[in-house]
Amino acid sequence: MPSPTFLNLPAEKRDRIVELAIEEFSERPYAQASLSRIVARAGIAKGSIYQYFADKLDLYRWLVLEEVGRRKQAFMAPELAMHADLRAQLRAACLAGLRFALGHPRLARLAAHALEPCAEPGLRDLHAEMRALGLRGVEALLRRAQAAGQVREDLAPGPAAAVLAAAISVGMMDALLARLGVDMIALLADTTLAARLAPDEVEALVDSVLDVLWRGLAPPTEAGG
Amino acid sequence: MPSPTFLNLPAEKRDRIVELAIEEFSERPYAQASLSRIVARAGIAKGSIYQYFADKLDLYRWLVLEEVGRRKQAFMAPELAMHADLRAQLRAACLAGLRFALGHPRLARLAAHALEPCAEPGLRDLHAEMRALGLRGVEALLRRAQAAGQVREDLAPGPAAAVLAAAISVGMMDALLARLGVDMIALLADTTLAARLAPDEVEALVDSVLDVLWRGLAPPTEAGG
Amino acid sequence: MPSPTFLNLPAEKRDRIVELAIEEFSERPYAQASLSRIVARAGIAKGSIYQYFADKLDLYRWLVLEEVGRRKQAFMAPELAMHADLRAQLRAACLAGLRFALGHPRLARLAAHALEPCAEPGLRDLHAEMRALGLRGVEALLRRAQAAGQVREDLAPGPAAAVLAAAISVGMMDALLARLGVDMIALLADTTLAARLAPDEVEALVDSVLDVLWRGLAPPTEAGG
Amino acid sequence: MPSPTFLNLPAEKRDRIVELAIEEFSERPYAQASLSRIVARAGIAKGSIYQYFADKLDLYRWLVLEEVGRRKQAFMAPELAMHADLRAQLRAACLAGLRFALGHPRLARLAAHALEPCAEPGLRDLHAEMRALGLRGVEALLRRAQAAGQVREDLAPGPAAAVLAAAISVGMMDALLARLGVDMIALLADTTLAARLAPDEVEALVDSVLDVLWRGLAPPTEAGG
DNA sequence: CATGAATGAGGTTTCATTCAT
DNA sequence: CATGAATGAAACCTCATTCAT
Repeated sequence: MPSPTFLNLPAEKRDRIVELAIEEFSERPYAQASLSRIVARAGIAKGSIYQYFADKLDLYRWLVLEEVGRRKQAFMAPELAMHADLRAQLRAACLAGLRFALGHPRLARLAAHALEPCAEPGLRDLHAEMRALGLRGVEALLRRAQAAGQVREDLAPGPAAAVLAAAISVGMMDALLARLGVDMIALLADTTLAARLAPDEVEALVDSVLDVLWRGLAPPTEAGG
Repeated sequence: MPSPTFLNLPAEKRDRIVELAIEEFSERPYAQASLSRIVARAGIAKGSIYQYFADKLDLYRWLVLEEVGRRKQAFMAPELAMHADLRAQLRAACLAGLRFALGHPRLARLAAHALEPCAEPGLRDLHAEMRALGLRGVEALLRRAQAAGQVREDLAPGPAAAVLAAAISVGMMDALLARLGVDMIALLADTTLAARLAPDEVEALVDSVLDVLWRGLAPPTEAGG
Repeated sequence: MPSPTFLNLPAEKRDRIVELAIEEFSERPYAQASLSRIVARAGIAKGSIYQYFADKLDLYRWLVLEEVGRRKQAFMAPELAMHADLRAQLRAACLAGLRFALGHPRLARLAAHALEPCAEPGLRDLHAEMRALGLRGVEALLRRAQAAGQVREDLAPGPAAAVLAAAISVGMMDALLARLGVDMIALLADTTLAARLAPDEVEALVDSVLDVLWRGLAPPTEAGG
Repeated sequence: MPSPTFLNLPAEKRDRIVELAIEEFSERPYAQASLSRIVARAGIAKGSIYQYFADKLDLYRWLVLEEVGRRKQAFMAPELAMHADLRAQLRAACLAGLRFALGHPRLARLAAHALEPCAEPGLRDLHAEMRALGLRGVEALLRRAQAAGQVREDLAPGPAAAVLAAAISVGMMDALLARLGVDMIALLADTTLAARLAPDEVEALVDSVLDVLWRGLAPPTEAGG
C-alpha cells in the first residue's frame, strides 16, 4: 500500500511515478523490472520510492490490485449499463474489455502478468488471488443468469466459468492479435496498431467470439450432442 | 541444444539435472529462474552447466522445444487413436492433455510458460512461434471438421480457434485447479494432489468443459442466438 | 565520464580511487586490469565503482582522455614557453616530457598504453584516435618548421613525423630505462628510482636523443649520403 | 618449452596448432587469449594442450621467444646478405622487416605485443627480456659501425640505439599504416591490404625513414647545430 | 520528508587447469 | 598418450535496500 506521503504528493509528480511504474512492470517480468530505472526516469531520489512504498513488491501489488483495477473500472463502467439479458451484458463487457486492451495495452498486459502462477513467495499469493477473483466473478454471473433462465439449466457453473473466463480473456486477445497479424510485444510497442481496427471490426470480433460461446461448435442437427 | 557431453552423462545424473531445471523453470518466469540455484541443488559446479548448454537461454529453449514436446508426445500418442468424430477426437485429446497435466504438472506448466508473451530478444520468437503453432493446429482441425459437416457452417474458424484453444488449455487447467481447490504452485509441489481425482472425475471434468464448447451457454429455446 | 556522485566525493577518497585505478590500468593491458582489484584495494564495495563510472570502459576512457591529459598539461605547460627555433622547442618539449615521465611514470605509462593497437570494440577507436592525434601534431610541427627553413627542404614530412614521434616517445623512454638499468614495471613500483637521475643527467639524455634526430647517424663526410 | 610429445607430433597437426595459437595470441592481449578457443578450433582435446606445454604462459613464451623469432629469421636471412656498408645493411634489414610485417602481420603483431610492459608475474620477465634483446642488438651494431668509421664518432651509442630501434620498429610501422591509411587492426583483418603497396613504394618508404635517421632533420647549413 | 551514496548479495559467464579413464 | 568432463575462482555487472544528512 502506498504511504500517505505518496497520496499527498502533487498530482503531477504522483502520476508521473505511477505511469513510469506501469511502463516498467508491463514491459518486463517482475524480477527484471527495476526500481532504479523507474526512479531514474521519474527524476526522483532512490530513497524516495521507499518513502512511498514499503518495497518493490508493495509497489507492484498496489499497481496490480488497485491502480489497474481502478482504471479499468473507470474505463469500462460507462460502457456497462445494465442489460437485462446476459448475452447483451456479456457483449457489452467483452466490447469494453477489448476497447480497454486496445486503448491501454500496458494496463491490460500488467493485468495479464498478474495471472501467471509464480512460486516466488510474495508473488504467489497475489497471483493466486487475482486468478480466483476473476473466476469467482464469472461464476457468480453465470449462476445468476442460470437462475434467471438465461443460461441452460444443465450447465456446470464451475467448469463453464473457467471456459468462459479463459475464452474472453486469453481467447479474445489471441483472436485480436491474429486479426492484427502481430504479437503482443508489437502491440505494446506500437501505439498506432490499435487504431488500425475500425470500431465495427472490433464489434465483429467480439461477436465472433461470443457466438462460439453462446451457441457452441456443434451443428444444429447435432445440438443435442 | 545440449552438448554431446550432456547427452553422454550417466542417465541418473543427467536426469537429475533435467528434473531440477524443469523444476526451476516451471516455477518461475525465465528472468527469475536461476542457473545458480539449479547447479546448487544438483550439487555440480557452476561451470559444469556451461559444458552442457551454451547458456541460460539455450537450456530453456531446449527444455521447452524438445524435452517437453518429446515427453508430452510420448505420453499422449497412445491415447490419441483416430476418431472419425470431431467431438470424440476433441474429447480424447482433452482427456490425454488433462491426464498429462495431472501426471506431469511441471512439464505442463513449462509448456504454458512458453505461451506467455515476452520481450526478451531470444524468447520473443520462441514464444510467438509456440503460440502460432498451437492456434494454427486448432484452426486447421476446425476447418476440416467444418468441411466434414461436424461443425456448424456459419462459424468463423479464426476466432473460434482462439476460443477453443484458450478453453481447452487455460480454461481446462483453471477448471481442474478449482476442482482440486488448490493453486498451480501447490499442484507442482505436491505430487499426491493429482491422485485425489478419480479417473471418472477426470472424465467428468473434461466432459463439462467440452459440453460448454460443444453446445454453448444458451438455453435450447434461444439456440438461434 | 564520471558521475556527479564521483565528482562530489570527498577529495581524499576520490583521489585514492583515481590513484588505484591509474595503478591498475598502468600496470596491465586493459583486458588484464580488474575492477575487482581496484575496489578491493580501495576498500569500497564492488557496486560503488558503478555509481562512479558506467562500466570498466568508461573508467578507462576517462582516465586516458581526461585525467592523464589534464595532469600532463598541468605539468608541462609552464615548461613550454615558445621558442622561435624548432630545435630549442623540441628540446623543451622532450625535457618536459621526460621530467613528466620521471615524476609521474604511471600517467606516462597509461598514456603510452593508449597508443597500443587494440581490437576491443570500444578501445579501438580511442587508441586509433590518440595515435593519429600525436602523429598529426608532429607532422604539422615539421611542416611549419620546414616552411621556416629550420628543417631541411628535401625531408618527407609524413615518414619523418613517424620517426620523430616514435623516437621521442618510445625511443626516449627506452633510453631512460636503459640509463637507469631497470624495466618499466620497476620504474612504476619504485618512486625513488627517478630521483637517481640528476637534473643535468636528464638534460644530457634528452640532448643525446635529439642529437641523433637532428644530425643523423652519418659521419660528416658522408652527410650527403 | 614444448614437450617432446609436441615436437614428435605429425607435422601437419603440430603446425595447425601453432598456426591457431599465433592467430589467437596475435588478435587478443594475453589475458583475453583463450586456450579453450585454440583447442576447439584445432579439434584436439582440452587436456592435450597440457601434454604439449606446461601452461598458457609456457605456450605464449615459446611462441614469442622461439617460434616468431625462428620464422622471422627464416624470412629475413636470405635478404640480409652482408653489406660492408652500415647504411646498406640497415636498408636491407628495414626492407626485410617491412616485407615481413606486410607478409606476416600476425607474427609482427605478436612480436610487438611482447614488447609491452606488464606487471603480471610471468609476463614481466618475458617482455623485459624481449625489449633488452632488441636494444642490445642494435647497440652492438652501432658500436661496430662506429668502430669502422661508418657512424660519426661523437654519437652516444646507448641513446642512439634506443632512437634507432624505436624508429625502425614503431616509427616504420606507423609510417606504413599512415601510408596505407588504415590502422593496425584493419591490417590484421584484411590480408589484401598489404598487396596494395607496390614493391617500389615499399622501398621508397624505407628510404624515407632511413633518410631521416641517416642525415637527421637539420638543414645543411645548420648541420653543425 | 527528500536525498543519494554505500552496500553486498546475487546473477551469468569464461577459462585455465586437473585427473580419471 | 589422448581424452574431455569436472571444477571453482574470478570476471563484470545489476539492483533492492539502508541510512546518515
